[in-house]
Amino acid sequence: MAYRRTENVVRRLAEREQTILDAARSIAGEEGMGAVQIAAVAQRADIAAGTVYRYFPSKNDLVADVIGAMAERELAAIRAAADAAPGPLSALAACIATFAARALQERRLAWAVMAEPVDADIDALRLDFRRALVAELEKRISTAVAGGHLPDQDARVAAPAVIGALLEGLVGPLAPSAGSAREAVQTVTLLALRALGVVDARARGLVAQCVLP
Amino acid sequence: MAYRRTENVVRRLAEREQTILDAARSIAGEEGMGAVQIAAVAQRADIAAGTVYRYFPSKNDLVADVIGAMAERELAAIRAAADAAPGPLSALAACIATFAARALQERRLAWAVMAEPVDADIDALRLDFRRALVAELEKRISTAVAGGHLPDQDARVAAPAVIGALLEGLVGPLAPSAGSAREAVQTVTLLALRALGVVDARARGLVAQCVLP
DNA sequence: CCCTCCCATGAATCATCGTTCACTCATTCT
DNA sequence: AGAATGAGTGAACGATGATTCATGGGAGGG
Repeated sequence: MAYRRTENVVRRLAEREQTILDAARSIAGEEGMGAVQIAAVAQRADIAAGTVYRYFPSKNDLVADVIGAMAERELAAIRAAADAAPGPLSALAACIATFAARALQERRLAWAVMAEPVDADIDALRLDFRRALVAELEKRISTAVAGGHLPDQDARVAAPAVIGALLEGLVGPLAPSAGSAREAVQTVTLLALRALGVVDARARGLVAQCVLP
Repeated sequence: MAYRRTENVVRRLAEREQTILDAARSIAGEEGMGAVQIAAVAQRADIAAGTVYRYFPSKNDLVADVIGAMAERELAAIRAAADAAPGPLSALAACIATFAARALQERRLAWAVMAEPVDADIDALRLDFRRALVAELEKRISTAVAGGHLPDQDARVAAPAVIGALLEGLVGPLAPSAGSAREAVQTVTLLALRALGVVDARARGLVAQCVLP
């Protein structure tokens, strides 16, 4: 009879897979995507390099899983925050502030996953993540425009521009690292809302109402 | 008597160095930074790989020169446009629109030089370029704020955020490629000015006044 | 015209990583 | 207990790409 996986073994395998994923993610968050190398991941996970390949067919698959998991988490958080808001403009503000706050919380990782050098295959996957983010934002912008809460504009340009502003203003290498996180998030959120055509005073009000972690 | 470089030889050497730089730049502009490899550059310049090393001590030095030259050109163009403007707000608008227009004109190259995967050593140089850009913008923003033309804000955050918005909205992989360049530039410039706190109507006026190439 | 210098060449070398595989060892089944 | 299975290992391999170097050839000096 064929060898059958014990309860115990199944759990151990799953744990190890998670350990490998965690190792990859923590390296990305500490030293950037470039440092996510099989040897390094294996070392951090306390296993041999070859073992990684018993869990992931290739390095790209491993990195893809890291990015995919993060994408899922972030998108869910953003959607939840937006859906809980009372109106289209509040939803937009919540969307932006949530993304900003969460990105800032894991600053290095956010940058690594969203904007750092990677192999072309991985880049495609990362693009999917960004595309999904942009699509989410675009939807909220279009809704607000349709409802007359924002001046008429091309959401196809505005959405990626806002994402760019948030990333560069908060987590990019040129963003100031000092200062309160809360304040930084409010600053860029305000900036983004104004960019979309919300007048200063109203934008400040929306930002103040946002529930920030 | 010792060998002495003839007029003619000196010129030929200078020309060849320029040819190599041009080859590197054109490859970066067509296929991205990753495609800038010694072999490829040499082939495009119609010389042997080893010859490149008679002109540049390393690949990084070559790439650094490409980036440095571009940085110098772009900064000069932006400064000129801003200095020619009548007031602080016009200068800001000119700054932004000029950067946007020039980046869009050489879209792929701009992305390659400002945001694409490179070796860590190069990344430092690229950061210098971005830092200079941000500093320029920051200066203009601060001036406008001091003059009461913009609401009080942290230019240290706003400046990189604006650069990010321009890059992502115009030349990033998610920016829509179709449509008139002029219109795209105006759209993101408007977005950026509003982000800084210029009210919609006034921002539209400023954008309309900008001299676009 | 001949002798030096350099410049140019491109095959060979070196370094870096992802990936493989022959082998060891723990676990499962009879 | 003994055989069978499959997880774990890590040195070796292969691909890619930067850098070097022994050698050939053309230009400057006498």
